[in-house]
Amino acid sequence: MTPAGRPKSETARQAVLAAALELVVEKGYQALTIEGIAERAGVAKTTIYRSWPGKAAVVMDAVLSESNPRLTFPDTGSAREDLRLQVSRVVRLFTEPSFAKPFVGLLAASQHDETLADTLHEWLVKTRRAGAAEVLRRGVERGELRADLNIPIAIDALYGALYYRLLVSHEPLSPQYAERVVSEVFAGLQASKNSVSTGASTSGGTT
Amino acid sequence: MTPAGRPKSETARQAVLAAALELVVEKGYQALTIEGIAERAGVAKTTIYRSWPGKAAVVMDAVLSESNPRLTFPDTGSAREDLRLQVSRVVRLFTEPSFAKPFVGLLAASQHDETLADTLHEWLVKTRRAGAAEVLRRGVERGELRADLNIPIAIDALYGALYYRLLVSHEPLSPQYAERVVSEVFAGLQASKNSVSTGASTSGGTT
Amino acid sequence: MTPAGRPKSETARQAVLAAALELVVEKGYQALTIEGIAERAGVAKTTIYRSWPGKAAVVMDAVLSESNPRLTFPDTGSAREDLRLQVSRVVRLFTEPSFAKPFVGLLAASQHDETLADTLHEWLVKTRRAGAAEVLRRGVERGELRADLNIPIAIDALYGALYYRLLVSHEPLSPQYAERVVSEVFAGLQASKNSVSTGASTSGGTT
Amino acid sequence: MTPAGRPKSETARQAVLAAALELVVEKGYQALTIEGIAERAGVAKTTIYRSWPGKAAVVMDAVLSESNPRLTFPDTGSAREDLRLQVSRVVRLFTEPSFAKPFVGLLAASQHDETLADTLHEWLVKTRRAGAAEVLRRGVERGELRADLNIPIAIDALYGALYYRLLVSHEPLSPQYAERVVSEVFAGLQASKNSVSTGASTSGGTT
DNA sequence: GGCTAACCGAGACGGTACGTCCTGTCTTGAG
DNA sequence: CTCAAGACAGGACGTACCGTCTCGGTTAGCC
Repeated sequence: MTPAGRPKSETARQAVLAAALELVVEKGYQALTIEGIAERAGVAKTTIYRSWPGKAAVVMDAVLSESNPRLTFPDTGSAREDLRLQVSRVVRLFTEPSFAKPFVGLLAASQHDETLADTLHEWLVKTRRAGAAEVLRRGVERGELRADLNIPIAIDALYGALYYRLLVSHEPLSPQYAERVVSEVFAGLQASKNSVSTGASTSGGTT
Repeated sequence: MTPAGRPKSETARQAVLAAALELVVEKGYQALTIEGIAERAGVAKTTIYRSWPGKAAVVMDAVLSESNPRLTFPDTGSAREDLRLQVSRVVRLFTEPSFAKPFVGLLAASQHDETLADTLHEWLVKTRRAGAAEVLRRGVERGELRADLNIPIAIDALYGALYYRLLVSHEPLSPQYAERVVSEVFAGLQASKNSVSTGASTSGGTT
Repeated sequence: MTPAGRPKSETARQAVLAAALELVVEKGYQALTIEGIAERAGVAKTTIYRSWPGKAAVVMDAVLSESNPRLTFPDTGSAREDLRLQVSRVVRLFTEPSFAKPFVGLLAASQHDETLADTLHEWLVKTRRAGAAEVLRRGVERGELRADLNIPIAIDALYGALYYRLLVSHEPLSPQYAERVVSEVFAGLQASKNSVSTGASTSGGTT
Repeated sequence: MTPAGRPKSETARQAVLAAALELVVEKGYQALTIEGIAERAGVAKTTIYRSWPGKAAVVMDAVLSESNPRLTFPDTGSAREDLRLQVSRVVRLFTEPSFAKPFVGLLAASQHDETLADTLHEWLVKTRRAGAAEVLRRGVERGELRADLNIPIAIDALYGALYYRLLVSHEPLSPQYAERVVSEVFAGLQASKNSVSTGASTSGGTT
């Protein structure tokens, strides 16, 4: 009843994922090729196609197995501190080429591959948004954050700033930038008597 | 000294740009092909390569000549109103397939094409950021906005939210969304006695 | 000393041969595939490779077990009648798709596979040539045929005509054709009454 | 009105045909590969596919341009002599590897490729049969050959013997063989009062 | 009003990678 | 030790586009 048959080689799997990551970092996602991965991994092309439908799936697999455990949310009792920590972690990840290069490649590819977009969203976006939403909810409950806060939009603004730098302006991300984004979004734009400066630096370096 | 000879055909140029736009909308940027454009436009491949270095340049050219005039910044005397208007315009543009499809394609392509990234930034990002910065600067001067506002980061948050929806979460953009983003970013996150309700609804539909 | 283990499955063998024959007739020898046979026979590829070195061997096996008994030589007392009967049988065999298709495929394959050519010759050509030679020898002994007949060459001419139709001209074979070939080869080309065998002079000794 | 466009490169064509012939002779028709030809010829695979539908067509083209002019029929006034000369030429051609190897390969391939079979027949069989038929017809007119000769079958027997050796028995062909085939077919099998035995041995070497 | 040079369409060229198919070998687990 | 199942390395397939390169045939614009 059981299908039996030779089991897929874990060795081959590892070799493929490692080769894919190496090549993305070396040459970029666009220049990545199934044939290139196969050669580098010392594996037949067919072996790759047997396990993954295309290079996007390979890279996805490679990225997920390396990065997913690193983005848990803290719970320090302060929403602001929680966000600061989490945003810092994301920035750190976006800063490492071994994550950023494949990730940006996948985001680019997902613009014309709905399946990839869905998978990417499911694995790399959704859970983090849920974590952030939970942090904000706790903040509202504690009275730390505005009661009428539109949480999804707040998250869009916070994370949107990071993605904007990563994908659109290509300006460098830094730990300081993480701090400042949280500060500014916390404070809002409008002048307000009691809107005590939260200690965020006034110095407007964009980094 | 004078070159004599036949000038480039404006007819051909128009046909190429039109064909490129049509095809991007129909099939997507990724599926766009120089050969496809040539065929649709009734033009030789050579003619395209003579005027543009690749499909990115063609699409860029096509998009710019259609969209650039539509994004001037208003000056109503109220920073909030100015932003609201401008963000609405961007959202409207992002909503039209004839702009969004090629634009997203170009952004995706720019992730592995630095030249394209630079050009894109120069033409489609820089001037709008300058306009937004000017609006915020006026708001600060008028005392309407926080004096210690970090303007570039505020812009990242505002526009980042829009790009985030466009490129990452792929949730639909709408005029209402534009309003809410401006509201939330204006108000900031933290609870504050004087943080006068900006009138933004608490009901946080994400649309 | 006892072999132990499980004996080869006769069931599997039959299934493979049957499947091979079916597929050759349906799709042709060239389109025949070990994988195809395995699937049709409900058998693993390994099982086939364990018993045969390749598709040629399988088809050979299948063909031999069906056709070999059908080509015995008669001995009616008349060489002409013996040949006529035997040639008719060969024609009939060449006319049945279930023999002709695999046979022609094997002949084609044997052009680039010496082992196959040898086996094929051994099993499907040699014994029939021996039979034909015997018939002719008897005819010569009886005085029914020319005393200086070059038997191998006579056989080449007789059977060559059949193979020529089968492999080269692809004109249809028929019982009538069999009769006529025998008639013509018997009669020779030259006008008969005064026909001094002029050819005998050219054929010197054995080469 | 004329399509213009860059004309096909005669250089490339020659290189492809030469490479194909070389490789057939070296490795055999079966082992011939479009990729192999492309590499040997220093040409892109696509260039080959642009001009020929497959390796059969390439080899065909190569063989025809080399061998066709060599097989004209003589007219000496004697049918027997004409046939002897022509059969000798065919034997000589079948003996040269640079013709025999590709030719046999094509014949093998034509067993499962009707288009190829037709083309092959058209170019390499039909005209020679026509020539032979003409020779025989003249012989009949002159009274040199039997009046009731079945010409197509006589040709089948004559040429069939050659093809039989080439494709089936794989026994070597030789000029002497050509002579003997003509002799035997001329003489016929049956004993005849006037068919004086010249004393030549009946045991013909099979060579 | 004729020259003439650059432009045009067409399409062949050397390449690269695609995703598929089949080869013959191997590795399992069940019988 | 055999079997069904199926993964493995490898090789070739025929296709789609790439960007470059000839070709004739057509237009301008200046003589």
